[in-house]
Amino acid sequence: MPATTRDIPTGTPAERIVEVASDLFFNQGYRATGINEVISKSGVAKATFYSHFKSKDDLCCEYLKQSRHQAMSFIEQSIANARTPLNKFLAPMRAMEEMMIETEFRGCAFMNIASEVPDCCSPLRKEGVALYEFIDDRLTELSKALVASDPAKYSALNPVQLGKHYNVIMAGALALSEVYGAVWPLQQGLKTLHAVIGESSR
Amino acid sequence: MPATTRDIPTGTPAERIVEVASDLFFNQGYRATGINEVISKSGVAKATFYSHFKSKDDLCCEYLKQSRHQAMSFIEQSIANARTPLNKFLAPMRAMEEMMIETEFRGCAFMNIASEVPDCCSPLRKEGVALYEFIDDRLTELSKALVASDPAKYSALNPVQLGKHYNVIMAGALALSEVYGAVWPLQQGLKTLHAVIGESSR
DNA sequence: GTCTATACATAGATAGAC
DNA sequence: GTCTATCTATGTATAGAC
Repeated sequence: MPATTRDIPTGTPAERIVEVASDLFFNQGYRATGINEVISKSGVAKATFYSHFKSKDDLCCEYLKQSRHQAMSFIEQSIANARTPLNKFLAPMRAMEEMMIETEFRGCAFMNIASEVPDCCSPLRKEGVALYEFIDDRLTELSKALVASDPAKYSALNPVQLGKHYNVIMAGALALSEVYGAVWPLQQGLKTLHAVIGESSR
Repeated sequence: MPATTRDIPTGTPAERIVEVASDLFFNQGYRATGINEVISKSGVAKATFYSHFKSKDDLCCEYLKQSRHQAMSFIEQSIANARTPLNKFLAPMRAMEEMMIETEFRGCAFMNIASEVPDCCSPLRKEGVALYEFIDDRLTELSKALVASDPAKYSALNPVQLGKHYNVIMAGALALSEVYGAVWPLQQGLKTLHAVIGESSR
């Protein structure tokens, strides 16, 4: 029986390092993870690591950059998989629910980094801001499409405001889900979202 | 000119330790703060510290316990200072806005700890759950009082659901405020709250 | 690229003299 | 309670031989 691809370190040393670091930084926390652990689990030599990354912070930046792009793709995919304007609107929130279960309620990588790195000016904080600006834009687009799909029904809604409401609600659901270590805040957030657009369960 | 009380270490050694640790754990982060720094800034000897607390985690539990009680008092005070049911309802959210500015956007101590301590079973995580359960209860009471104050106006609202919407919205505003290092998410959260209760700026 | 060795600082925690 | 000294582990990062 041949070894599966999972047993063989994939890609270049740099890719393996980022892959391992992403897992550890996200699941254990950034400061709780020593660079030695990243190095040994990547199967690279210490000098090799420092030839690719000039510091632990540098590696963390790469981790966050890749995580942001994955998060954006994840959101886009969830929207693409939905059909009606209402379902597309609800898609990101619904997708978060599944993701939180898979990631065992570790919440948002960028909120977590903000907790560990108080300095707002740190490069480690910039990816988080960039992601949430993307989310804000995308949710606003979804809100506009939703309102436009049935102007009479949603006449009371301001699409731009709705997008911002959505952003706050999703962030709150994620944060509470992490605090409680439970999925119900995501389901609650979905109800809150319904309430804002004037659907049932208000 | 006599020394102010601020220049003199106040209270017992144990009180000073917790006071210093609370500042450092909250503002720098828990893992980023070494126990040696806590000890030296408390003006106590190392052996004295370990005679009062059996470990750093033990000290952190005390910090979180006291922070929870302070948070609960802070919320109660904000409510007590407001007069009408609507203003009492909005009071906690408004108070958070001021607090975030004062704490320089370090967000919620319990969300931050959840980021740093992934293990949901850790004693360090219990105070956060306890606080948010208190908040959930309190916001539900405020919601009931609001609806009862004008049943006709708020006939569409389910008070219990409204309390839970509120919790999600406030958590989201806090979390985003920390990520952005800005106050506007709290103001946005207030708008979202207004939208949910059917007031203007929806 | 690999390996080992090593610097140097700091972590959390303890022991013993006073 | 105080003080200093120390233990052991781990942290990040670098150097040099292969």
